[in-house]
Amino acid sequence: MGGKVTKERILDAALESFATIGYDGTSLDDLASQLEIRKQTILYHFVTKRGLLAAVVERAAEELIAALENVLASEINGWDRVESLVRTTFRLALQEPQLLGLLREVSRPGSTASGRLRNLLTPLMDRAANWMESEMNAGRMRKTDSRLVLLSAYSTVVGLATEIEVLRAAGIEQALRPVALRRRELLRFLRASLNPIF
Amino acid sequence: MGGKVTKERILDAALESFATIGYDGTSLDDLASQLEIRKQTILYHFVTKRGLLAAVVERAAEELIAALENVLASEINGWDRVESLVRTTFRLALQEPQLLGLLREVSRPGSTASGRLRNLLTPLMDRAANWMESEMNAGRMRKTDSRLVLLSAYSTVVGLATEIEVLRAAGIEQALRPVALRRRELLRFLRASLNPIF
DNA sequence: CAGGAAACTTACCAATTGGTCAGGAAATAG
DNA sequence: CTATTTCCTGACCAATTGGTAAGTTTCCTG
Repeated sequence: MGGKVTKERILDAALESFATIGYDGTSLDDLASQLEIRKQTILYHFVTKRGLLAAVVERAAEELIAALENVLASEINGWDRVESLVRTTFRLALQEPQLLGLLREVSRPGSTASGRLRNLLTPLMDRAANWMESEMNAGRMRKTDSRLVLLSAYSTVVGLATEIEVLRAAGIEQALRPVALRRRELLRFLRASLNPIF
Repeated sequence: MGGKVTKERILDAALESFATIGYDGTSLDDLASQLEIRKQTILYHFVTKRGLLAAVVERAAEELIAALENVLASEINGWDRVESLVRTTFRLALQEPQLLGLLREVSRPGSTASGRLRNLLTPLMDRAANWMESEMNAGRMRKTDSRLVLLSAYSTVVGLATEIEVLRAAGIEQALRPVALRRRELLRFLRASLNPIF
């Protein structure tokens, strides 16, 4: 059970915990005993609690970026590319709802890692905005405030976390349909904002 | 500075704090010193920290319910009533974003007061669902799962909290336009779900 | 196999946490 | 004016918090 395994297990448990009961609600002692490990092991790997959060955020962002990168590397272009990105994001969100929970926890202004998150997402946003604007200039997209559209899309995705939890709290296990609905809404919104024809 | 004033001041500060840095992130000592009061005063009025949260939630729910009650008491009916309710909710949300922040904080499954919130909102939801179903039976609304539609609307509103914060974090002060956009989307969604003609 | 680094733990700590208890002002009732 | 209730505070506390220092064990490498 040696080597990198422990570090990864800690990250998994921390992600889960941060996403559900929050950063402040998570105690290192609880986390450790839950993993049948001593708290010092956690601190050995991540130095501080903030360090742990940073690492969790980093890994989550990497996963998200890797998934998106897949699409960005493909030959898909124009509106299909937007749609493909949205679908990929939603698929990931459903597969790993903790990612959303973490995102929500961390995009809170008072959050310990909100700055870190911004550093990770800003380049992604910049890239997306640049691409959109070049599409606009080429006449393949309607001219609008690309940042605003992106932020709207972003907050829709983060809002998913809330939605899934609300549905679950209301006893609706199968959150698939509402989520699919929301995706359709987002796509419609994007189409309306971006499609030069429609 | 005696009497009920202190209690109200505590509730105000607590709402603000819970909504921004969360329940766990709020310490009674900090809250007290911020109000230039001793922590014991808080505990005198609300007995425990949970009690304080419960009181904050209760007051916020009362405010929301009062605003909605205004519409419900009016003569407006059918689709107009739905639209009026949505507009009232959004207006309140913009006037007092802390209410949204609290809602979001508290609808988290691990939250200390999620049960309390459910107790407060369930009757409201039941009433709305009953009304919708009677409208459906009368043929004035299309037949769908009323609960699902309501929950979807609910999570849209809660998601507003995230959206406003994200926009603010991105340096977009004037969140009015995106919020209006979201309201339009919600109304369109509701119309599509409920209107028997469309 | 020796030795050092990496991984993990035991022991300990200062600070903060929510909360108790008893007492002092201040308003209110008799 | 006295008695009592309401409101607020100072002193104190056990438990938990994140974190430090100093080992011990495990593992890899020369």
